[in-house]
Amino acid sequence: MREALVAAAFQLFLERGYEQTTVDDIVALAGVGRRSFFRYFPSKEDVVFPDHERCLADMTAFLAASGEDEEPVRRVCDAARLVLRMYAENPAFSVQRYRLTKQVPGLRAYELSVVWHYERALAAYLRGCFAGHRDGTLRADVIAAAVVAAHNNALRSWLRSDGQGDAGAAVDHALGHVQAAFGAAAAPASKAPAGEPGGAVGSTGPARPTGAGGSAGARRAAAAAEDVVVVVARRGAPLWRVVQEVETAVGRD
Amino acid sequence: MREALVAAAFQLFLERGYEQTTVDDIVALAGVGRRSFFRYFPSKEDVVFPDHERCLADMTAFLAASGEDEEPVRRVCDAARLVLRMYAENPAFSVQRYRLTKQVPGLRAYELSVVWHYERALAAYLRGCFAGHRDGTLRADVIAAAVVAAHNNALRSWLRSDGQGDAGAAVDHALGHVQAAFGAAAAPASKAPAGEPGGAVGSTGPARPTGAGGSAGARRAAAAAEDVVVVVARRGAPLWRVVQEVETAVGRD
DNA sequence: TGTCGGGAGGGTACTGAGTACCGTGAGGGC
DNA sequence: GCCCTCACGGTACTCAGTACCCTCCCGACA
Repeated sequence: MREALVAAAFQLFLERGYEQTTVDDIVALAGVGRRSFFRYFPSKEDVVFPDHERCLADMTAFLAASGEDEEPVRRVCDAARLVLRMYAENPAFSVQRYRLTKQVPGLRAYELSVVWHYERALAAYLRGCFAGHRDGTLRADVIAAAVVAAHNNALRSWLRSDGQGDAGAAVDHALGHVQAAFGAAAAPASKAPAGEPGGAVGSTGPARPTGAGGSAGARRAAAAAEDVVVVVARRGAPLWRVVQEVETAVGRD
Repeated sequence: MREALVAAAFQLFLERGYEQTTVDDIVALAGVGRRSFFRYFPSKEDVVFPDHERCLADMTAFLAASGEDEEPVRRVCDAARLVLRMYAENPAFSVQRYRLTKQVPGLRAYELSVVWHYERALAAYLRGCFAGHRDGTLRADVIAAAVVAAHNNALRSWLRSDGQGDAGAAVDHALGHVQAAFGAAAAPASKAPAGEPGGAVGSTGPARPTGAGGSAGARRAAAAAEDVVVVVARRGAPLWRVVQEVETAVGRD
């Protein structure tokens, strides 16, 4: 019944457009009563995202099943990959839906609320992880937003290419950036591709001046022993340059 | 006319709730025709965010007026502060609206699309700045999302406190985290409050172990001479812990 | 076997947002 | 005085979503 309604709805949406299709049209094609449509889908928009509820539940369960010693940022990145998997399970459907939501403002707005629920689930988990920490909720909200943005960036680029290419690799790459900026790069051998962000902290050769910073920038001085990286920064240097130097020192660029 | 409609609408929304108020009720109280309501507000939701269009235009203009040598992340943070200023101009109204949007799902969804427009404006600017860079659009999208999330975190906390306290300082603090993670903290003297992230890098006394990190974390070893800070991190430590250590070393906690 | 109860599906009528179309009246230039 | 424009108002319509009630099927049970 759900499937019949979804199939009928998408057929008509593609034929004549979302707004030009009424609920009566859908139920007429599916051969069911109008009342039944709203039994299965609380609104006309919901029929476009039939698997969202289940996926959100899966994500919530996944996060709830996290162990105490999980690395939080890594965990939410893995949770985001669950969403990608749902999209990748049915590329043709996902691409059709993408085109639809791109050009119908009402659906775009609805999709925002869908994404918002995912983001809040991630943020709630992170808030729990960071409870008691200074600025824990701030950090949780920012990381959740960054993870969602990175995921969506890769996902949409994959959808724009009609589902060609490796969506999983693209999302891994995008999430790697977030992990590099905010989180741990645990299990370096198994996950991070060579030369990608998200790798482990390591040491490089002796100091080479960065040039770009000029007189105001931070200056990486040395990366000496085999298991440590030493960064010497000038007092007064912007913090982001220090971070940039750390990244440079460990070979991220 | 706009003002009359907004005033009438909010009076009724507060008296009997948003969904219990029809557009006919609003126009009857305002003493105008129903048709005029939709002339000024394309939908019932729009009357709740009467200044959003102007603010979005202001932000777009602000970003378009950026110079070539602006630091992009700093610039989008300043753009976000424009939004805060709009909220802070009328605290009572903003708090009322916050309570309304918090409890009416339809308004919450609408607010998401409002926020989304701001985020896309920021992202578009950053995409321009990062054009040609590797993963430029990804970086732009993630930073825009992080800026919006930080801004909203501080804004909502201020709204929850009924507009008490210094909203500007809270947002500066939140945006400081984003700048620390992604961008520059230029002009250290003029902007960053003492003890907040986003300020200049400074030195502290000798090493004091952080405890929280445990065996897996990075370890700040020394902050020695008067104009440098030396951070020693264990190879394999998560980068975000290193950054946390840098922040700790320069006296941010 | 007859009957009862409950749940899935369906039909009807209503509310309310948003739109199309047209009427009207007040200013403003020629 | 005439015409043009435009803000405002009124009427009627479409359609999403809801409330209420009906029917039919199916298993339980006397």
